Amino acid sequence: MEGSDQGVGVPSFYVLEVNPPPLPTQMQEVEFPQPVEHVPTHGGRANPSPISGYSFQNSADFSISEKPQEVGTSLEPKDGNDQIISSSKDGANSWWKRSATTEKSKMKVRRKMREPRFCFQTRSDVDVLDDGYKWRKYGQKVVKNSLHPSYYRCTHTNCRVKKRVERLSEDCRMVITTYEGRHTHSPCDDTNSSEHNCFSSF
DNA sequence: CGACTTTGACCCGCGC
DNA sequence: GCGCGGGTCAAAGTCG
Repeated sequence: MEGSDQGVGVPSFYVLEVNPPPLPTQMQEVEFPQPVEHVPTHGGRANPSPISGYSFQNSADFSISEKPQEVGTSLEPKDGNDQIISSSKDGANSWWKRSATTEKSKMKVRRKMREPRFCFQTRSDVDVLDDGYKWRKYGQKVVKNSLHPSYYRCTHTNCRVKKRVERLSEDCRMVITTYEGRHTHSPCDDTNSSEHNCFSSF
C-alpha cells in the first residue's frame, strides 16, 4: 500500500530553524510547537511535514529549508546517495536485525545503511519533542560538536526509524532533532496495532 | 513485572 | 597503517 518508497520525492535533509536564526535583541522564544498535545494529526494533515505526527501551524515560526547537509555533527551522506537503502539487496536493515543474532560477524553489516534523514532545528526546553511517536533511547554519547546527543529508536515493532537529539553547545536551548528513516506506521498506532494507516510517514 | 534509561564497551568509517 | 570520532549494543539499574 503506502508506497514503500515514498521518500523518493522527499528531500533527504531538512533544516527547520526558528524564525530569527541569529536571534535579534528580543529573541523570539519560539518554543517547539507542542504538537497539538499528542494529537497526531488524525488524517487531515495539510502541511507535508517530514514528521508525520506533526502539523506545523505554518512557517511563521519555523522554516523548513532543504540543505545539502551538515547541521549537527556528522549527518553527511558520505557518498551522496542518501535514499537507496531500503532497497539494498541483502542487508536492508542490518543494524536492526542485528539484535536477532548475537554473532559479531553480523555486526559487520550494521552500518552503511543510510536512510532518508530530516533534520529539525528547534528551540525547546525538552529534549524529546513529542511528535506523536513513541521513542526508546538506546544510546547517548559525548561528541565534539554537540554536548551529548541522544539516540532514539521508534518502539514500533516493524518501524526502524531512528532519531538523534542533540543540543547546541552554544545555545543549550537549541535542539537539533534528526530523523532517519520513515515510519511504517502512523503516529496514532505507535503503540502497536496497525489498523489505521492514515498516511505513510517517511 | 514490564518498559525504559543509563552507561561503558565495542566496532566501523574516515582522515592523516 | 594508525588513531580518532561517531554510532550502536547490551547489561544493569530505575521507574511506573
